[in-house]
Amino acid sequence: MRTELPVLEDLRMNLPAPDVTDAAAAAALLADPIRASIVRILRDGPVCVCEMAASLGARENNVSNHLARLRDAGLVRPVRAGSDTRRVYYERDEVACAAALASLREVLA
Amino acid sequence: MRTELPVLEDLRMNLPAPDVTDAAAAAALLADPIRASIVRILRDGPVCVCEMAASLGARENNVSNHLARLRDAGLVRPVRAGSDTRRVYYERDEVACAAALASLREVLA
DNA sequence: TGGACATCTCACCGTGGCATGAGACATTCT
DNA sequence: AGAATGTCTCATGCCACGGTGAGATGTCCA
Repeated sequence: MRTELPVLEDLRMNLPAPDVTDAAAAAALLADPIRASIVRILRDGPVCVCEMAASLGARENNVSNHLARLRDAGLVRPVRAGSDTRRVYYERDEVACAAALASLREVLA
Repeated sequence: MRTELPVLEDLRMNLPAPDVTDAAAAAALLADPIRASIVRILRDGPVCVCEMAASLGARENNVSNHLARLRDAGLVRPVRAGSDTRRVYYERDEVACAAALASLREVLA
């Protein structure tokens, strides 16, 4: 069901500007392949930094930086667990991820 | 239902790296507020460049540049229609938008 | 206790992206 | 025909972002 163009169209110069701040922020986070991969990997359960770095072929250094971005945005959170407490496992915040997806769906319909 | 960490965890150094190229590309497009707004605006039907520019408070120049990015990605397409053929209306490619959303859903679950 | 390991943080640098301005082109109006 | 309008493209400048390296912290192992 598509809106047909009026026969004699008048310019609609005051269309409301949509609020896309949440969607744009979520998209900016996922725009980097490493961050997108991290979020995707964590779908299957907690993974520690060195495992992600090995899987992605990136330096743990770099992965840690991207994790900081995702952590600040609330998409992932550290889970200090395991016998070796040097390692830091990360898990997704499913509520935040669902909210991010919802904001993107609001744009892409 | 969350996967519990094993009591004695071993490092999984060969986790498969997910393919997130499509999702990252889609996210990069929506990462800019103007582009995200354009895609959102076009949900309600075709709109011409000057209308979008007015709605967003941006220069038509700038909007046209962002439209070129979206057009190259296949998310929108120009529709030369109307009595004044100077104006260019744009409409969304719903199939491409759905594909983009699907790739993002694949990441955010 | 010393060394290896895992992670985090910060500063630096190079690249890419966005906004801008100017110019070109087609179309409509007077 | 000439002016104004709507859009596109390209070149430029600036800024933010990602990758890297070094250093600090804390933990495990010999």
